[in-house]
Amino acid sequence: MSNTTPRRLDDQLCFAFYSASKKFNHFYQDALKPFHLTYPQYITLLALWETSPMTVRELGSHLNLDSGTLTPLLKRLEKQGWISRERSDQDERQVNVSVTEYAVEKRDEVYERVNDCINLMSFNGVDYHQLIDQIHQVMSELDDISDKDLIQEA
Amino acid sequence: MSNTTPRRLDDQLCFAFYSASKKFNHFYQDALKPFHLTYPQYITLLALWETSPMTVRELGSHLNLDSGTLTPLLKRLEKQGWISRERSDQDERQVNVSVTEYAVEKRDEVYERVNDCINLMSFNGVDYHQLIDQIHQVMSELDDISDKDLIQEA
DNA sequence: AACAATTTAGTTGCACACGATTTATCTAAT
DNA sequence: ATTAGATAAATCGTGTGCAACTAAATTGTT
Repeated sequence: MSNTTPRRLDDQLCFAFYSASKKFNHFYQDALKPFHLTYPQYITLLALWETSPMTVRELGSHLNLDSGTLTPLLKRLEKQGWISRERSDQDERQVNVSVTEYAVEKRDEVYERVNDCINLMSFNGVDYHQLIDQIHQVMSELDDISDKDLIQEA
Repeated sequence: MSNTTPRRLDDQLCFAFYSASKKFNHFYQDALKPFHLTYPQYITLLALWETSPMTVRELGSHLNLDSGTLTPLLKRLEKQGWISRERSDQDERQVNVSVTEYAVEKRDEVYERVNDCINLMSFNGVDYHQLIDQIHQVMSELDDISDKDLIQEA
């Protein structure tokens, strides 16, 4: 017997992630306004502040973004002076992305601003680590599903 | 003393929501492929299957989307035969959005497909209701923050 | 009645996000 | 050495998402 009742709860979970992601995005947009950075630009810089240089491919595997998204985003970051891009000498297919001196100098200022804003939250009644773990668990199950047959049939 | 260490965990929480939302989006994209529906189009139909007609404004307040996003989305749904749009007689500013006969007929089929795909997940070790509650709690705190001064200063 | 303020959709512009394709480069097998 | 296959980034097309603005209609106040 097939169940044609809408799985509200599951839809709610997806919708909760969808809504929370948008809210966080908006929150970071405000927090980062002094630096004219969007959230995707910010996490790109976060990754590069940890490891620089990285190829577009490496960056993309950290952030789960492909070159179709990253290339224009990186061009904007470059134009604003945060990063530089140059073809690798060893392998001319690759482009090495590095943080600039300017980005290195601004790093702590950006960190502080984000910290100040996030510290406005109390996470009342939220077990932070457990929440992250459960999100990771859900993501891991979503990854497993994408290999299955049902989801493959167009 | 200001803390200039990056709040990795906080970044991880936002990044977790960001990544999970994208993964769910991809999951629904696959599940809904037979109907040529995107996830935002799907939740729009979900809302309308519950209550139809609704004005663009009402729909937007349910989905947290403004007319800049909804108008083109609704035009696509209309072109594909899922919904119809017509100006209200009582108030010509408003546009009433309704599901079509086609959408009503297809509803159970869509529900079943989504259910079948979601049932592939086990939610192992995930306390579903607690997870939802905690996400709502985080969202509620984000809403509170947006009223505060710090976040306002451009 | 007249008109200022408000409300509703629509429009525009910009920035993702991603599938699909293209171009250039590199690698491997002969 | 040559060339088929693989790989990296860029490009293109479509669909959100949202801020800012516009146009039209309604409401409230006098």
